[in-house]
Amino acid sequence: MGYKVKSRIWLELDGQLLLGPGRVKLLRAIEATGSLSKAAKSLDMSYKKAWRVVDEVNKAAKIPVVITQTGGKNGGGTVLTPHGQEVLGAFEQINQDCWQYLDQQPININ
Amino acid sequence: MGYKVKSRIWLELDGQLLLGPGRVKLLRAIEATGSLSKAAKSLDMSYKKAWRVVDEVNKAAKIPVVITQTGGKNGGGTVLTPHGQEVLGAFEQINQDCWQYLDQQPININ
DNA sequence: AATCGTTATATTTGACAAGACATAACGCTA
DNA sequence: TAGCGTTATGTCTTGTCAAATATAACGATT
Repeated sequence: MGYKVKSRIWLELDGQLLLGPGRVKLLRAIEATGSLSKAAKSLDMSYKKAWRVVDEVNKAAKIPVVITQTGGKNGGGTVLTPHGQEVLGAFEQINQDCWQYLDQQPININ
Repeated sequence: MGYKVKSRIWLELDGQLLLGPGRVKLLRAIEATGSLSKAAKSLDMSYKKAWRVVDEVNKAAKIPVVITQTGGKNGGGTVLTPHGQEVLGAFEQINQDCWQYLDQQPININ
């Protein structure tokens, strides 16, 4: 197999973590299910951890990324905002570009 | 300040971790001091953790990266091999390139 | 053989993160 | 107003990893 370079990127806003791979994964699951609890379950993650992640994302973002509604029709739910879609898309684009870039770098070891 | 993408890369050999930022930092300190215990102290790291890191690096590498000598003149010591120098140099080069690449990527968020 | 500074390694302790569990709050619906 | 499914949050336990502590092994030097 030989050498391979791997990477992990994250997006900061004003010096603090906004999005990393784990957060993106959860947010995509929220997008797919419309519910924080269902998203957590689908990722085999505790609800509390998922809630904490969403809370941290919302605190780090200046424009809301997700909106949670408690109570109401079907008990509530959680949805991505258009801005959230945009930020997630930008992250995934850059992440993919970074992987591609690293894959085509020569590894200079004899 | 706005958005900034940060990254962390690591180098795998045959699917297992060989070098990451922390390992490289320790190995450079070993290079500078010629001693595992001095390197650990200079990084404010416990000797045991440093020893474990070196042990893992040596197990992951097929060609030795560091050589430890126990006992003998001055009690022993730890030095990088030429191959170790080469691998560290390659890692740092790719890491720097990756940072530069990410810094010049446009972040597409309104 | 005694000393010295280093590497090697086991055992215990402690700190922090994660998880389990319980329960409250919310607001539509019937 | 009672019920439902969801979000919100506190508390306690557990698991994991790092740190602290202690000690052995090593081999040149004297």
